[in-house]
Amino acid sequence: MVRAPCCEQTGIKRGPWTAEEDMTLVAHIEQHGHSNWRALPKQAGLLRCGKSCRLRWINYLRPDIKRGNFTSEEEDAIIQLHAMLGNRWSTIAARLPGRTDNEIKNVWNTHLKKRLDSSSSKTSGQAAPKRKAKKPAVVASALEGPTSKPASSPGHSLSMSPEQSLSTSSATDYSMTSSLENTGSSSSWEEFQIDDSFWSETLGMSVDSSSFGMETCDTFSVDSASPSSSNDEMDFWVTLFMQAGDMQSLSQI
DNA sequence: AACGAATTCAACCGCGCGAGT
DNA sequence: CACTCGCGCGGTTGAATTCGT
Repeated sequence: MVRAPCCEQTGIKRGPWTAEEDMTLVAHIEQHGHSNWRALPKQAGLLRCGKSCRLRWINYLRPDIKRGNFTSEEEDAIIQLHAMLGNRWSTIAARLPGRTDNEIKNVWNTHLKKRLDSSSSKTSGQAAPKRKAKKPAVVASALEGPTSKPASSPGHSLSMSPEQSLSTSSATDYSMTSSLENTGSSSSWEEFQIDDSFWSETLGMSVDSSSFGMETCDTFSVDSASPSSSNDEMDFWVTLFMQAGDMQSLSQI
């Protein structure tokens, strides 16, 4: 079965979003929600495919998006979660409130992977040779841009101040990072490499969720928009991985 | 100042999965 | 049970931006 590409229709616009399109999309979603992405662009009067609208909303227009540079805590969390989960960006993103899978994926591919590569190549690694300090100008311009650049959607908390961002998410951030810190430390990410023994040990353990109390799930902020059971299930596994990580690092002490 | 190289990140593409019929 | 549809995910692309020479 060959499915026609969703954007095959003629007249469908592609490329960067304009401020007007952003506004239209945001206004429509605020008013009607986004129960049906495919129908949304037509209802909203946008010349975009539903997929594009969904991506724009999720990656940029959602009011709870936290923009700006990643903190070192967030980067550590990404590294450790990636070691446990692999390229499951959406799952990793669910652990980092306000961050999108796309953003995390980009950060991983552009910064973190290189950093890890270089730090693993030279064991007592200094940080990766950052070619240049992360340019705040990009973010700044993104938050100011009058053109199709981001943050041009007025009336939205896209341009949260760092303080605001922290205040809205610090609780979950820090509960998370603290639990991660318990697992060893940000510098020894190798401890989170999953080997076969880990799987056999972990899966061999009695999977009794009550033994974990699932209390760590409370420390994670599950994306409020997706309280699905699959998310709960993923929470469970992530929690399990976390706990196993704790055990591994403890056993190494 | 101008140019090319390097980097970043928003957006697109294709696939798999689950729900509905 | 088979099929269709829509959504979500991960990988990739390419324009814009920044830096070094």
